[in-house]
Amino acid sequence: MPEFAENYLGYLLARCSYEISAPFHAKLKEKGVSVLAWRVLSSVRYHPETVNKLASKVLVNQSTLSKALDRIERDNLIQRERDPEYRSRINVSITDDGIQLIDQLIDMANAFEEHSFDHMNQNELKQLRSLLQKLITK
Amino acid sequence: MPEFAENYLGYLLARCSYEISAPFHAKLKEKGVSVLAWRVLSSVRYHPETVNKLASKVLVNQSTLSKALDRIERDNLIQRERDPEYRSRINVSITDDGIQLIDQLIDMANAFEEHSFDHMNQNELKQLRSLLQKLITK
DNA sequence: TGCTATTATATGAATATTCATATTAAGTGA
DNA sequence: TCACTTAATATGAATATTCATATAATAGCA
Repeated sequence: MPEFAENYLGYLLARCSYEISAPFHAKLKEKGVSVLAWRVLSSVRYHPETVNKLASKVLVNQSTLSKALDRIERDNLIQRERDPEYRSRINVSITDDGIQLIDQLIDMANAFEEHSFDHMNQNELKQLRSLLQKLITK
Repeated sequence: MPEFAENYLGYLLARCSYEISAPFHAKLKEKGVSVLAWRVLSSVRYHPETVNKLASKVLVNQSTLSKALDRIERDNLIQRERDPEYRSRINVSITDDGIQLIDQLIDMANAFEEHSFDHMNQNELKQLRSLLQKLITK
């Protein structure tokens, strides 16, 4: 462990996030799906989102997202259209192909979640969740 | 919150990691220091590391790190030399300029850590740390 | 209504990351 | 010692991200 690992909660969080997601991300890569596409598709699975809201949800800046959306749209997984009521906004919505794909990925993700935390008991997981929630609700 | 946020601990971790580190990372950017340089320098502050070990510590793949090391070395913050005993390894060590910089950054990081968790009590933080530790030690 | 400021998204150029593979060194068995 | 395999790092080409700014729509106000 590097020195900052021992001292900084920020690093510990980064490491946990990285390690917990690594197996699933590897699986995504096998399928040729980027992490960003996964996050975007799961975000718009049940309702459209504007670009800016989406960017904050998927944890990238707007510019990065716009270009990722170009690719995801090119693959026919989402579509973009102007919000009819507020025409400077773009609504990102999922296509039929997108639904097909994301539903598979969600099953995969559930399977991973099911076994990623086998070494933790239910109470610990509940605690962890609630501490993490508290961490970001200031 | 997108759907996967509510359901997946993986996303919750990613979000926490992102949000907790955001203010410090913004400060690093102001100073013209990349997150990767920050992690590398703090990792080698007190002892050299080989490239591969460093890669796993700083959470990037080896190829990404090698190129980042080129830049950090160009800025005279680290130096690379072959391990004399095992000559296919490269030891990355910090320079005087690197020490100068990282010691400032560590002070900054400590200042951030000090106030990033004001809304959590000591017991909660201790619990969180230990749960996170457990999460990655399987 | 016209001007200016603000909000939302897109885009060009610069920079960083990734993938596959090259290079260099070490270990192993004939 | 010679070939072969494995380990450690570097590198070229393709891809993705970032920064600054452009474009487009809306809001506010004279």
